[in-house]
Amino acid sequence: MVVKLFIVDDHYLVIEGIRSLLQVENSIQWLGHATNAASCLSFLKEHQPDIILMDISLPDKSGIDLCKEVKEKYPSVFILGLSTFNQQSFIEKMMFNGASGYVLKNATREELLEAIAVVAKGKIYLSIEVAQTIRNAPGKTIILTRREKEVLHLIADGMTNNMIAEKLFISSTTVDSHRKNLLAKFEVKNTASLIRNAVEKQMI
Amino acid sequence: MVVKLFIVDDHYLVIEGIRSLLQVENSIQWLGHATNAASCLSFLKEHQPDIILMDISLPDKSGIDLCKEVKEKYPSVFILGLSTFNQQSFIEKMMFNGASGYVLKNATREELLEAIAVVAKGKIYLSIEVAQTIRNAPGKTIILTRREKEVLHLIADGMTNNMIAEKLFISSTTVDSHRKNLLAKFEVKNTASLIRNAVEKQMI
DNA sequence: TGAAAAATCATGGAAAAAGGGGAGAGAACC
DNA sequence: GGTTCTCTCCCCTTTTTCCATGATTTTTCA
Repeated sequence: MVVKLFIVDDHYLVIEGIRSLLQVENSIQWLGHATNAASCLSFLKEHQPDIILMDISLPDKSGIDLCKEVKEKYPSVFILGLSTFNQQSFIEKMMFNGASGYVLKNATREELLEAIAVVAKGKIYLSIEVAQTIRNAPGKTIILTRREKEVLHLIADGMTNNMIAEKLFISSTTVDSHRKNLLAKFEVKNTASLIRNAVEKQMI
Repeated sequence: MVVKLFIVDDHYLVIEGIRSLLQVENSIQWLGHATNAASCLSFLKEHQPDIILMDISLPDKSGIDLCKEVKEKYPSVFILGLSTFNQQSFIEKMMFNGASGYVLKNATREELLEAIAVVAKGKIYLSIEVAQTIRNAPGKTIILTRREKEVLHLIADGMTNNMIAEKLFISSTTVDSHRKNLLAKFEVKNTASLIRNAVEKQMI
């Protein structure tokens, strides 16, 4: 069985690297590449890859969103996340949006081939490092409400409760409530920790 | 003239990509690669590349530090920074440490070849995007003192002035002074902005 | 060795955030 | 139709941060 492969990555060098690695594999058919989400979607209108290697950071939209969109439109395509970042939040979101696996860009040729083989069968592949990351990070995906996200962003922009209240046309005591909820959800005691956590979890 | 090239990058796919791209170039001789700083340094004890392509993020030490070390020991080697991140702080530090250029990993084959050619002549190469980034970011590299760095880290860890004072065996008013200096240096008005900026500038 | 930078400490007051508790209206979910 | 979630608002107290201003002692390094 030949696996039809497509790749979306805005890093030309990575595309070239993968292509060069896979060229000699008879079991893999290289369909082509895209360097952004838009051209990936337009490619899919006319072609049907078995597997898409998908980078997280794309210029027009995130690989996480693209993953969701592609899986909705073409549920039979398997998506293998590809990223420099071994970060719990990314991995979780990607898998949540229907990816079949996640491989780091420092993977070896063997790892990549194994990942493709596993995913092509419809199974899930996570490299050892990735699996460890998920295990170590006690799956705490912090879920914020719409208002909490807004307030969090404004706090990160350096605004005080009063300023935020004016901006959102609500009372400053309400802002304070949201702020307290944010501290509670992040399990921290002050703004410094809140912002630090939020930035590291890519929520800002 | 043939350029002897060596590459340090922990991303195997990128190494493979560059190798595949440069293979056909007669003017470039591929000396090999390293996936960490240590093996790069040991390679340099026995070989003399003309140009080193150097990633910023390496497992054992940062490319920024490695760049400095290599230029101190082997001043005649030209270093071309290579990174996913088009970030002012990285670029500045890399150039400050003696790099001859900085290329992003989404560079095309042509850009990469041009960069190598320019740098091989001893000139400086910055890709258009990189040059713009530096221009847009008004070259503000924030320089902190030893104590300020310490205090910044402890603030980011969620500690209050009193806690920091105890930890560092100094008065809490002193901590407050450092804190004020931090706010001034970062040109912000509160802790939220301070932490946000510091994290984004990779200072935490 | 002398100037500049850094680290230390202080006072007093204003502003903001944190901690604790309570409560009502409306939407959303079983 | 009741429960839970979200958003809204309020009270009070304590703690922490921010602002202004100033000063002394070390360190650094040219």
